[in-house]
Amino acid sequence: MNFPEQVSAELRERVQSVATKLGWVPNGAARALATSRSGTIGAVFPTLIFGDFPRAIQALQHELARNGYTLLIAVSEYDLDQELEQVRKLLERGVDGLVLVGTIHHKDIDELCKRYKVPIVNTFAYDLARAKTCVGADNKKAFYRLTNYLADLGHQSFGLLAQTTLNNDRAQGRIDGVKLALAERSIAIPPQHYAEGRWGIHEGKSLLRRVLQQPPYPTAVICTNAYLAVGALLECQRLEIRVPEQMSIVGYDEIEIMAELPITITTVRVSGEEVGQNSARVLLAMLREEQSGQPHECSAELLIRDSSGPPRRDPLLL
Amino acid sequence: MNFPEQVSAELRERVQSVATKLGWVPNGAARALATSRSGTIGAVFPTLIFGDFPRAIQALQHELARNGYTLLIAVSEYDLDQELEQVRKLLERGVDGLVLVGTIHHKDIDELCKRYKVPIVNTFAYDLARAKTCVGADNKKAFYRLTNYLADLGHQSFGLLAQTTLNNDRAQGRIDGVKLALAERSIAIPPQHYAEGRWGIHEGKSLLRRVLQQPPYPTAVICTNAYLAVGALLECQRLEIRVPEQMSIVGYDEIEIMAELPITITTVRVSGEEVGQNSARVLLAMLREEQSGQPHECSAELLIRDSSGPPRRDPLLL
DNA sequence: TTGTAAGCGTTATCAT
DNA sequence: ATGATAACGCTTACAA
Repeated sequence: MNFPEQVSAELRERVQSVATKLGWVPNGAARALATSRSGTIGAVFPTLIFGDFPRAIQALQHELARNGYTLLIAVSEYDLDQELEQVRKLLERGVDGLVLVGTIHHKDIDELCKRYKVPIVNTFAYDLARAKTCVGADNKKAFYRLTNYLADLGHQSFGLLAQTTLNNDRAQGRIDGVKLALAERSIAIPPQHYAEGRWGIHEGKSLLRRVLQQPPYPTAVICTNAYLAVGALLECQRLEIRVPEQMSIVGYDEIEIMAELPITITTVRVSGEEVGQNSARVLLAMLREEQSGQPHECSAELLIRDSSGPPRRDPLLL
Repeated sequence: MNFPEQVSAELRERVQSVATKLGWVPNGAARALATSRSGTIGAVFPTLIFGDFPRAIQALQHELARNGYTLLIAVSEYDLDQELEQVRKLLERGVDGLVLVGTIHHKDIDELCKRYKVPIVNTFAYDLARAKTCVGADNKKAFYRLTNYLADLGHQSFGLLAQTTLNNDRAQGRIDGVKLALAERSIAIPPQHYAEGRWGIHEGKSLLRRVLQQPPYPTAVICTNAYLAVGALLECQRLEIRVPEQMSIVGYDEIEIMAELPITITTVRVSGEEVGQNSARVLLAMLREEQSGQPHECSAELLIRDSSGPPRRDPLLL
């Protein structure tokens, strides 16, 4: 059945017909036992609900399926211990490779995977100092560039709305990028212009209110993800702050609504498809060639839209 | 290792310590071969990107993991043949159960699963006429009620923005529900007030423009999903149509933005978590009790918000 | 080109 | 309570 071309046409026919008559189908478990390869890849994501994870999973699954692999999914809920636990279970299931998000993991994971000889690819980050094999955008670099874009427009006073960095090296990298760019221009973000919270549009609204408690107000507000940016923009609309004249707002990642609101939102696009597809490719290469995979840096494209522009001279009054 | 309590404490200790010293770990493939149960559940979703699928997957995965099962994910891209192909591959992998979306599938699937004795649960639909075991909301009933709500407000002229019903019995059920409710009141939707298209906010905008090509205009526009409703609302805003005074807009499913726009959008909430969790429970019950599963109807809650209200007397002029 | 047998790591059934 | 042994269905190496 596996190498039909190595056999006479007559026998091939005979075998095939009997097989279908008997309703024979290969047994994956037996094959896995005999070959010690399961044809499955495990992936652990912090969540499936926010971010570009679903898109990446879909591309990952598609590319794996094209190569005869099946995808096992687990969720860590942004918890390193849960991630370890899920990895352990996936390894017991016999996955041939692992896809993880970010570069910081429980310390036991490396050792475990070494023992099982299971290759790992780190995704949604590109930080060669932290991980050899990663596929994603360089979060820090992306925010460094995003911040410079705003500073070059003339902004001097910045607000930063950040999602929690707990067990999230991607989010931390973004903040680092902002601070690096500002430090080079001797600008600091005062504490009252920095607000950290959870996810979501609603949270973006309340974080924006936090940085507007008292003047002087920032002229540019950088959000570490798309939902916060949407929330910040909607809250400006409610407070009748004109965007971008009185305040520029930028985000990260693209979600459809950003391009569809009356004021479209400047953001950085990193293709989830690209991350997913290349994660699969890098992993498959590692499986074939048994060597450490080549990292892949995904492009982070700055999409300049309505919500950002040069600051006004006259200050915002609330 | 499997029944440590059946063994003397001393031996248990001895075995455990040797096992860890040797770095022993169970081998899933061997176990699957011996028991002919893999501890995996397969799920095939039409897409991971739109709809409440990611949320349901997360809940499904969580509930399965709690019971020692791992989730295998596949995507059908709204294509019955691809769905069959994915099911076939999952069965070869030895899944113990299957989660599918909707009630209409390729005809071979039933037969295949019967042969493998693999139970199936149909999700995101509740239509006992079509499938014995389903977990979800009754799409038709939900739209029947949604339409009656609008009609009871006094609306007589309806527009319907629908996502494509190609291989999508859920979307078809929604349309059927609207038509049923209107038929009972001897109202028909004229062709120019019916627009069918693909997914997405952008599509919602263009579909709305389609039903506004010439008067008389509908006073209420029903959208078969959340993204279309958001698009329709934003387009009204752009066209300076006052919502709900000049036009009511309602959707289906809840996405965060609906409650955060300046005009919040009336919709029907079906909890993706509920669907996912109960799919897992029903499937696990079938695996335990080897009998056909009890269907579970998920509640569809009408969330009345800003975007719907009674129609105005004076007609909309564009 | 075709047939044969050992072995993959468990579980389950049987003796002890 | 503990130990030995035959499956489970496939792959692979080797013999015919």
